[in-house]
Amino acid sequence: MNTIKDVAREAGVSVATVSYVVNGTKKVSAEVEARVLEAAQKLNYRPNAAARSLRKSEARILGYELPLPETGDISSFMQRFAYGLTTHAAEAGYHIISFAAVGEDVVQTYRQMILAGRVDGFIVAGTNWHDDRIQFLVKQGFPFVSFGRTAIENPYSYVDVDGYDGLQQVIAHLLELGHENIAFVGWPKDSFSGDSREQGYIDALDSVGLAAQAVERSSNTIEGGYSAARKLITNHPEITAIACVSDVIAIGAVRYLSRHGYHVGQDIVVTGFDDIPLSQYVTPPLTTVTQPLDEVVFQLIDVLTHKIEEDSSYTSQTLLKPTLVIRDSTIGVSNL
Amino acid sequence: MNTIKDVAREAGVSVATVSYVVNGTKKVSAEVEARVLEAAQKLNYRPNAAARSLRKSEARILGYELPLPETGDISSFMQRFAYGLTTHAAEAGYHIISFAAVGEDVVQTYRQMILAGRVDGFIVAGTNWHDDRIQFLVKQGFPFVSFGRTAIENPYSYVDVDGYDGLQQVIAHLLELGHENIAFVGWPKDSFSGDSREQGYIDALDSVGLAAQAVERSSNTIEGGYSAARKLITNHPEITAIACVSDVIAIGAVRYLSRHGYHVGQDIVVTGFDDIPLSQYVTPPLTTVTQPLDEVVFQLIDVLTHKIEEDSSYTSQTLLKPTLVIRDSTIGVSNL
DNA sequence: TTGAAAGCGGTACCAG
DNA sequence: CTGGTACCGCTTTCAA
Repeated sequence: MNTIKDVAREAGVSVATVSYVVNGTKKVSAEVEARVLEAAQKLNYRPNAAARSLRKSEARILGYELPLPETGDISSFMQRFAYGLTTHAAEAGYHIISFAAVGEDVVQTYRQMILAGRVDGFIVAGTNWHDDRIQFLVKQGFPFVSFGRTAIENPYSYVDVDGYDGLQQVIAHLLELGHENIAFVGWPKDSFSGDSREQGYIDALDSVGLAAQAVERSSNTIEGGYSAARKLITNHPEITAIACVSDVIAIGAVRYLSRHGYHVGQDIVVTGFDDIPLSQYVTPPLTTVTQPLDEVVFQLIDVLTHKIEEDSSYTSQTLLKPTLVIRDSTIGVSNL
Repeated sequence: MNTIKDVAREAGVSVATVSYVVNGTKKVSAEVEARVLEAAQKLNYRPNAAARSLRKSEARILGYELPLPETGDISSFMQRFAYGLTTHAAEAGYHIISFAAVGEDVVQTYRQMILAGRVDGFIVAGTNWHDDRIQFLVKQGFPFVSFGRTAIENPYSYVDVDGYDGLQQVIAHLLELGHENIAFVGWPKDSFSGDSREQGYIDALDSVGLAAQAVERSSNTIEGGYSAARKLITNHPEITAIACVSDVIAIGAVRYLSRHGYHVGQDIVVTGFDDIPLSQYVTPPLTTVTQPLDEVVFQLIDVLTHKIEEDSSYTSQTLLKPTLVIRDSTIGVSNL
């Protein structure tokens, strides 16, 4: 591994000069520049990251806490999310260090990475209402952006997808199809995104004078959706549509209905949310709502790097609109 | 951010002494040690990672190239893989830097990270027959372990799951159930793991005097499995079992068969490989082969850290046995 | 336009 | 057992 000294010697200049041309930080005569470049090339020179970090007090690394993979997870959204983060970060000149929050004190992991100067900022995903990590980072004044909102008052930067709007779109679609008895399957009451999707459902019905009387809750599993559908059908036989908070739950609901003689898409319709890969392969393919993943990731990195490099007080709150994807589960013509 | 100097001042000792107690590298009197620890605690001290890296020429970071998420990917294996890597790496005192190989020259990314001293080693996944990355790393003599084998001759460390053995188990199970006309759906001929699973199928049949005459190939998609099943049924109406190289393909095959009047698990049986979460939710649940993910990840980190810390010439090649998981797609009783 | 040298925060050798 | 200090590789100020 050649150092800046080797390059300087090879090019017959000082280390300062090499630094200038490598970083483009100072004007250097064309002739000298060429010589340095050639020497650097020849010696396969790359500035040592640690030395540079130490000197400039910047790691050029972003921290990202991997969400705990849920057993039976059928999505792959977070995988694409992580991939998108790394590619966009790379374009901005950053690497991503991923870490897993160990047991007890999640915040402790964040604190140590900050104290060690390991990272210049964090991307925080999987936020919950009163997110400890966000409270901590806000208090520390350490750069971060979250994917998803929380109930925390202090201003901080986030990028989120408007689940409220997503469900408004879903309900508008169902109303247009003539449905009036529309049920909803939500998550347990604890997540910001779950609750705002539900609110979108409630308000959309309310705005046309319909009531949201049939609501079930379920964990984000196929089994959960299955039994939620059972309860709805049993307790509210009048319903003709079930809007679900997620595709996974919707798939469970469709399964229950199909097994019990309903032709989903005709007798009764079902919608999901997320547009997971599987949603187009189930029978019938699922009407759902898709999140602008690439835009989310781009914004996340853009906001964070701006905060780090330009203006540490920069705060940006972005709400992106999701898109309704209509498939056979709401407009099924024939369901074999 | 307090430095070692601050701690030294606070404790009334030299920086050397602080370093000794923080790292436990030299004996220090109990009284001094206590004082230093207290000061460090009080000042919230954490050694600066860059400074330490620079001095010790070690990054305590491992590089991991994220596989490109395939559209329509239904698994989530690689997500759990990445999570497992991070947690095990953390236990060994390493962070994981993930990166995505940009377009043209994949190897270039590896080279630059090495030259910059960013990482102490690599975990290479998604290997192919003549993997450029592995050839490069072997030539460089840079520490790495791969998940998966290749055709490369030079010795290098890997951890892999024995797909050959997995298919032997599958076929043994099918033979036991009385099947004699067993087809196989493989991947296009290019992956080591695909080919060795296929060889397991061939040899298992061969060893009992049966021929492997019905083989189709398909990309790793549901659609691929669907049409592969169609071809098999059309060209080889005598078959009573289809062993697939992956769950995704198996799910496609099951779908074709179910749609065409077959009761999978009774009229005809199907097996997969990987035990993706979805495989237990399809109808009928899939008999498949599960990989010892946690053991894989543990070995990977263990071998790599050993190579980095103890003995750079250490080479270890581990082949782990997968486990057959029997579900209704081979022993279905009722397939409502 | 170029270079000498200080210093980022640690580690570890060597002396006491 | 404790401490002074050189040095890891780079950036950047200041002077020439």
